[in-house]
Amino acid sequence: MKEILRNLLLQAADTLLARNELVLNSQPEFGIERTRNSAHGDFASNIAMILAKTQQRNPRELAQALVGALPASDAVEKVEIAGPGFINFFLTTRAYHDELRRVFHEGGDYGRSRQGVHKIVGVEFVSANPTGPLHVGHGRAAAIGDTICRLLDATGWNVTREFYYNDAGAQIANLALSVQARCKGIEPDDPRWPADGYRGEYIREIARAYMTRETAGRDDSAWDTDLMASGDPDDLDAIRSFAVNWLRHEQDQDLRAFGVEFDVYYLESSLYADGKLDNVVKRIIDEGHAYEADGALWLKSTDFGDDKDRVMRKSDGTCTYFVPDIAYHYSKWQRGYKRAITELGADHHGSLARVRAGLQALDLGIPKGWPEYVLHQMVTVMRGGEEVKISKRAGGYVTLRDLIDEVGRDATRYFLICRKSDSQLVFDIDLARAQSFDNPVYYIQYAHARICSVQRQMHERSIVFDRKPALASLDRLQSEHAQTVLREISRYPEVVEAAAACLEPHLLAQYLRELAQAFHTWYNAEQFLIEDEALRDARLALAFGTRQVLANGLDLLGISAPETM
RNA sequence: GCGCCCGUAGCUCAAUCGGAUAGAGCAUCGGCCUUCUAAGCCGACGGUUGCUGGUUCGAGUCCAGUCGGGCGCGCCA
Repeated sequence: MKEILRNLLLQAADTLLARNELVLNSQPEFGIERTRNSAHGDFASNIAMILAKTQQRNPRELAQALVGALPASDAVEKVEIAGPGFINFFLTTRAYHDELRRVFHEGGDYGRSRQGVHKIVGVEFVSANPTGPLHVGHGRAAAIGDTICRLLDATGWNVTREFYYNDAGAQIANLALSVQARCKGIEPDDPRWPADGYRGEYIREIARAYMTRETAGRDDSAWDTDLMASGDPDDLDAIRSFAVNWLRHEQDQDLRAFGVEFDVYYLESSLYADGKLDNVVKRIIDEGHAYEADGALWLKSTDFGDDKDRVMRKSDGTCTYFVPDIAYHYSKWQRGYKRAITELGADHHGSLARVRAGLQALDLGIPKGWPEYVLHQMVTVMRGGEEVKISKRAGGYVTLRDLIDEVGRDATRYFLICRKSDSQLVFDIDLARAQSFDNPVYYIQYAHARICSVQRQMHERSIVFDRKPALASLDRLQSEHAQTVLREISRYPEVVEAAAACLEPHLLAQYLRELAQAFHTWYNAEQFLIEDEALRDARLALAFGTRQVLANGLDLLGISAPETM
C-alpha cells in the first residue's frame, strides 16, 4: 500500500519538475506513515515539509502543488493538506479489499518481500562458551538472533546462522580442572578445589559420565567422531575434550528444544589449528598497527577509535581473547559475507571496538561499520515476586531448559522477543506461565485457534466457503470493527519490512498482539456463521485472512499457531 | 574518572529511523455468556515522557549539561 502512495507522490514530483515548479538534484527523501489519528486519513506524507527546506517555499503551498499534480488512483479516496503541510491520504475500501485478496493469493508468502534478494548475510548469535548450560540470557540471544534470521529470510536475504564456540583458552582449562576435581571426588569447598572452578551440579554429572565411560553426544557437523571417555582422571586432555563435547551436546539439545538450529558451528580451536590466528597477527604487524612493549605485543587500536591500545599477545606468548575474535570475523569476511551481524550480550560491548579496530588494522578494505552488532541487555528473572539470581559459579541458576520445561517454548520465545533488545528485561515466570489473558502469547494463539474453531463449526453445519464469491462480496463488510481488522491486516507487510530493516523483532511481536486484539473485538461483536450468504462469505474471508496473517507472523517468531487450545 | 545502554501511567513496556491530541497490557473500579472457545469483549481511572537549556515548521525521539539505574573499562573470557 505504501508503495502505491510513494509512486503517486514521485510521479507528482516529476510532473512539477517537468513544469519547472520544482528544482531537485537528487531523489527526495521523504516519509509515508500510518496516521495515529483516523481524522488524518490512512497515511500521511511529510514530503512537502521536507522539500520546503531546499525549495525555500511555503510547505503548505508546495503540498497544494503536489496534490494538484497527483495522478488518479482507485486506491485513493481523497487527499487533504493539514497542519504544517502534511499530505493526508484517505484510501478507498477497495484498496483494503485488494490487500485482503492478496493475503489469499499469496498465502504463506504474504508479507514476504525481496529487497535482499540474492544477497547473503551471516548472522552469529548465542556463541556461548561450552562451560555450562545455557541460561536465560542465552535464551534471549537465541530468540532475538533466530527471529532476526527469520525476518531477514522473509525479506529476501540468504541467511546463514552461525554459532562460534570458544573451545580454547583459560575458561576451558578451568572447566577441565573442575571436572577433574569432581572425578577425584573433590568437592567445591575442599581446599584442593581449583580456584575459580565451576561449582555447578552439572560438573558432577559430567565427571560421573566420564568416569563411567559414557559417550558424549554429538549431533552437529563440526566434530569428527563421537568421543569416548577414557575414564582416566589424570588424563586432563581427555577430560577437557569430553567435557566440552558433553556441554556442546547439552547446549545443542536445549537450542533445538527452543526451535533454534544453526547452519555453521565455528570452533575457536580451528583458528589455531589452521594458522588463521597467526596470519592475522602477522598481517597486523606487517601493516604497522602493532608494537612491542613490556614484553607483550600491542594493537594500536587507538588508531581506529578505541580509547586505549590493547595487548594482543601476552608476555607468556598466548593471545588475548579478542585476537581469535578478529581472526574469526575475518574468516567471515573471507567467506564472502559482505553483510555480517553479530548478536551479543551488552556486557561484551567493550570487545566491539576492539574487534572492529583489529579488522581495520588488517587493511583489507573491510568497511568501518562491519560487522553490524545487535546487543541485548540483561534479563532479570522473577518468580513469586522475587528475583531469581543467575550465577554460573554459584550453581543453581535458571537455565534455558528450565524455562522451556516450566513455561513452554512458545511463551518463553515470546517474552524474550517482545521487548526492544537494548532495554533490560524482567522475565516474570508466573506471568509467562499464566494460561490466561495476562499472557499475550496465548492471547495471540487464541485468536488463531478461535478462527480454526469457526472453520470446524462451519464444516459441522455443512456450510460451504468458496473463496471466489467470498472475495467478491467484501463490500458487505461495513462495520467499524471489521474495517479495523482489514486495516490491521494491511499493516503486516510494513511491519515485517520495518522489523527486518531495523533488526528489531519486538515490532512484530507487538503488532501480532494488536492484530489479535482487533480480531477479538470484532469476533465479540459479530457472528460469522449466519444465514445471509454473501455477508457470511465476506466475514469468513476476513476471518480466514486474519488466520493466515497470524500464522505467518507467529511463524516468523518461531511460535506455533495451534488449531485448538 | 572515561565509554556504551536505559530513565515514559502504581507495575511491565510501546511509540512506524524528527511528525499532528504520547499508546497497550497488568493492577484497581464498573458492565457483557439461552450466540461460532468468557484463555474473550466494552467502559472508567491513571502522564509536566527524570531535570535544565538548545537545534526547527514540529522533540519522548537529535545536541549540550545534570541527576538516577545497568553494563563495560585486565598481559581474564
